[in-house]
Amino acid sequence: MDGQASKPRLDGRGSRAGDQGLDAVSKDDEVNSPLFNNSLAKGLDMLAKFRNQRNGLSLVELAELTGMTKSSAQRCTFTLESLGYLTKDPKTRKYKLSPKVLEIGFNYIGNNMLVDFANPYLHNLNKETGETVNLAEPYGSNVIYVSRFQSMSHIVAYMSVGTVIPMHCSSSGRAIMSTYPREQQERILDASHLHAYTDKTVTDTDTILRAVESCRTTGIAYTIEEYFPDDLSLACAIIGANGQAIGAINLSVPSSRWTLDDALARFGPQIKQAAFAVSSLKTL
Amino acid sequence: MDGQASKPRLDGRGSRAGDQGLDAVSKDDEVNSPLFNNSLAKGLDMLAKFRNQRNGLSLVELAELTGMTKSSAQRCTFTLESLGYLTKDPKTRKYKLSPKVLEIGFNYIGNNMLVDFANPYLHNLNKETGETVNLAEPYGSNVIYVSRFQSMSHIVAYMSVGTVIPMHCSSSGRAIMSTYPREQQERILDASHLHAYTDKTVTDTDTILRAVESCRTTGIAYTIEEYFPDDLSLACAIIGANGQAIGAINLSVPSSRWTLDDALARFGPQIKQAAFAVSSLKTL
DNA sequence: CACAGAAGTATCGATTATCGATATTTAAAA
DNA sequence: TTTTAAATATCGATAATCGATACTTCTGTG
Repeated sequence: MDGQASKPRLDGRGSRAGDQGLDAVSKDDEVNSPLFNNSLAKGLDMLAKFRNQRNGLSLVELAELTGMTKSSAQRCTFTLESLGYLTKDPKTRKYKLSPKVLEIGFNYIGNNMLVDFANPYLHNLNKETGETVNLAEPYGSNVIYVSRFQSMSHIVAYMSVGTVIPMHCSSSGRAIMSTYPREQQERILDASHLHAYTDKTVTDTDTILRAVESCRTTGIAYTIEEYFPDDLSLACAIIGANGQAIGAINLSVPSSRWTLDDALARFGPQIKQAAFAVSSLKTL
Repeated sequence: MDGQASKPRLDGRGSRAGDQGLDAVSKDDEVNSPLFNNSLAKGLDMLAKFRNQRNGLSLVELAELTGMTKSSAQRCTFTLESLGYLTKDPKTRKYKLSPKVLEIGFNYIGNNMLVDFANPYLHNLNKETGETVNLAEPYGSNVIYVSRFQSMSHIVAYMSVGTVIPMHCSSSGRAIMSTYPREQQERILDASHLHAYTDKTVTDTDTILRAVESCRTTGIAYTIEEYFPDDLSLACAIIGANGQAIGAINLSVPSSRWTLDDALARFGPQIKQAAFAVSSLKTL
């Protein structure tokens, strides 16, 4: 008959922009399935809208951000506050996330075999080198940090587990990409915004692909001040059962104190050794 | 007319057990409000059910855990998977949390002024002492860790930001409680399970209250192997605008290597100094 | 290898819970 | 105080969620 999915869908959900280049595949069919629960999607979307909103969000702001009607937003905030995921400042009536959201997030880490298995190796690497060591997992066209052991002397950035960074400008991301087939590497870069976070960020696709390719032979990927200033980062992929990366270990030093060659010579073998050890966990 | 809220409510939501003694206040009226969105609550409840479920959960298991019908659970998993919060193992068809939940959870930390402000002081304390330092916030009758700087030499437990520990058996919790009026202290202990996590856990209400009281005078609360084995922990409250704690800083050392008195003498003043400095952030 | 049983998936009409509009109240700004 | 905007409460319509059930796929057992 009509055959067209031309339903107006003015209910706000559906665009889901700002997803940072994740889900490259269109999921429009899924949201139109009779199984898809819109109310749930709206509530989660609302929670996600609190990213970088230090001062909290008012009801109308939330309605605008999510594209809901004020009524819908009202029901959403009421429910989320009842459940303890949001708190409302009684004076300003602005909503903020409550610690309860952390608990949900933490369940991911608490259930994560890779984190469990890798932690002793990360700790050891941190102890031997005295430098900051991270464990990251692939997350769409980004990496997400799931474990972290900081250097005591110099800290380049106060960044928490859960932080998301694009693959293309992170050493871990490049190390992970290096285990993917070329076509997938290109798809990742296409889905990325290739934003220049610093004046050293490489945004040229070919240059990035060459860097990734070189990691294939050396085993170590690196970035120099491409995301955090004064940060020189080396990474090595953790290989899963299918031969592709399930994560990466990276080590960061201040670029003001280290040259790339010195850092590679000093830390490269140790990072590789740790990543190799963790790669033996083939439970994927 | 009938006036009775005697609706059967067999849809599963409503008990919300396992909430670890949080929300002591009954919220039954809220869930019966016409504003309350049950679908949203069910979906979040499902996400919460993944706590300590390393192997993932099948559809029927989720239906049982949440008390939903299989149909409801099916719609829920479908929606959560479409949105990227769950992944389904194509082989076992069990669902697991995906890293996306982390992102929601850690927006809380990213927006947290206290974490931002405290981090340099925590880092400094970690650097000067070489020991593990944490920042915790009150969370119902528990504390939740929101920032962490680990010792490089000895790590008592691989515990991540987001971890929740009962107030009654954590040094941070006792330090926080010490700033509350007696009545509230008792309410917290009543809401707690007073479970003995180790053979040293104090489960006697009066003993705990006395420990809390002594912190009021000394400024430092402590626990010795009451939650983690081989852990001696000292904590000092961070005071907010209203005079009550908005968090606590704690420092952990192996109890096998330190006596309480030595640790208090060595670290007590430094912890207090850090907590005092952070307390100057009176934005609550 | 075939069978049985259980879990996963798809479909469907009934009805209830969600919907947007709007009225009312409260707070902030002029 | 007056004005304006945001927050909260209310309500009938109806579309989206509901549970049941049929169907399919997987798993393990004899």
